[in-house]
Amino acid sequence: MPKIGMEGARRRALIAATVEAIHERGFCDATVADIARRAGVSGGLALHYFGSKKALLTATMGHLLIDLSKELKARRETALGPRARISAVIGASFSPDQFQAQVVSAWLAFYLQAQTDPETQRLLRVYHRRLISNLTHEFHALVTGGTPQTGRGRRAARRAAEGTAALIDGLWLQRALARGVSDARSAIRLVEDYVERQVEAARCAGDADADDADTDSGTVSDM
Amino acid sequence: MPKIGMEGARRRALIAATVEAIHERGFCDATVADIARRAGVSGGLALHYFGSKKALLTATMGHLLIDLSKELKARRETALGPRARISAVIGASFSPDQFQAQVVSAWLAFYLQAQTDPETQRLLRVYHRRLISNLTHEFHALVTGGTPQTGRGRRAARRAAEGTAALIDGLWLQRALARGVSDARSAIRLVEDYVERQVEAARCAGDADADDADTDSGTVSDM
DNA sequence: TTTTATTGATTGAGCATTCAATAAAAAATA
DNA sequence: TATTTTTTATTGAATGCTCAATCAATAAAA
Repeated sequence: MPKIGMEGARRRALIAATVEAIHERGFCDATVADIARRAGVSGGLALHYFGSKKALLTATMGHLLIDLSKELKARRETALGPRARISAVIGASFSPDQFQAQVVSAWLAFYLQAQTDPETQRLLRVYHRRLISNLTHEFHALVTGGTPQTGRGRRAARRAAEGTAALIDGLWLQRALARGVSDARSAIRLVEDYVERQVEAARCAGDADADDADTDSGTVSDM
Repeated sequence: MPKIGMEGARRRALIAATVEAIHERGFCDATVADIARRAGVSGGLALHYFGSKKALLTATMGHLLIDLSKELKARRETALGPRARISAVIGASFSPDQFQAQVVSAWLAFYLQAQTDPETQRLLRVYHRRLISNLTHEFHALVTGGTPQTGRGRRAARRAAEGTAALIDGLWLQRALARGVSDARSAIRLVEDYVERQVEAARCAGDADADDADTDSGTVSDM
């Protein structure tokens, strides 16, 4: 009983079903037929719209990225000042929509897939780099205030940004391990706490921070 | 051309090959035949020794846990005092043997499998709980020194422990994403830095730290 | 009657698992 | 020592199942 204009709805349902299937059956055992059943359609239709299983998985990952980016954008736009924008990142990461067992499972699966699939790797890397770049900028602005670019302290800001991002990722991983409801609030507090201490430390250090120039790379995830 | 007493060597080779295959082919595409080939034996032999593919994967995860535990134990035993024991945990996590792309991939795969396999979940959880428990103890000892149990500050120590563990996990995740050689040294510095600031903060706060008693759970990964 | 939506059967490949056969080493026996 | 028997190690072919992908058929809407 086909109605017209179903494509959009089907695509959305199939993507949601993919996330669900990955969480409940595991990434390897999530079959096209299973995903389609969860979306209330036949396996044939899933492949009709997406072309292949791989394409469906890629589309699902793209959707996760878009969802998170939207959440982030919305919160950043209402935030006043760099400190609030850092909190926006944290808040978005642990928002009810994102910090869900199903979503976390799917993210994990895609991190794993990125090990072997170059396209997945590229997408994740672009996102991660943008996030680090944003956070670095906010940290830097937070410490130097209205002062023009010091050029120094940029490294400290970058380290703070990487620490913040790593902390968020780590808390997501722990979420994947937690049986019951692992609290978003305490996760947020933990990261906010980290941010506070980083800012304090940077402010105390002032511009006399040329003491860790032993290694040139300095960053964890640079390329 | 069978030699006698091969079982041990074969088992070890097959487990190493499993890690390698997961990294290079992906968790889903790592077939028994492929793993066996990397270990230089036939697929039949792999199943002869391990019984099933699932059992081989479980054995591999067990081995990863044992390896990390050994490294940890060795470093803890030569460490003097709580602060050095915390560094031992950090050092072990980023030791050349552990902080390897292949090993990280395998860990990721097992975190994912833990979502659907209760036994895997149990093993990971036990390990994680022990780690948090150890770190909490060390942080607490570090702040209170020889002072008898204050009962207070335990929560702060636990939060510091969870933050440290999350930070380590997050840096592992970033490693999974990094193309080139992501530096262990800078990762270590990042975590050590975090530890230092946590200790400082706890010392400054002293025993007047009854200000965050709003939520009773407080922990991220408790069960 | 053309387009859009949808299904269910079919196909063909890939894979875990089984098993009978083989061959070297070790043990037992002559 | 020489020969047979048992044990251990190992393979490669055969089996049967699952699953992604294809496709012809169908049915509602335009």
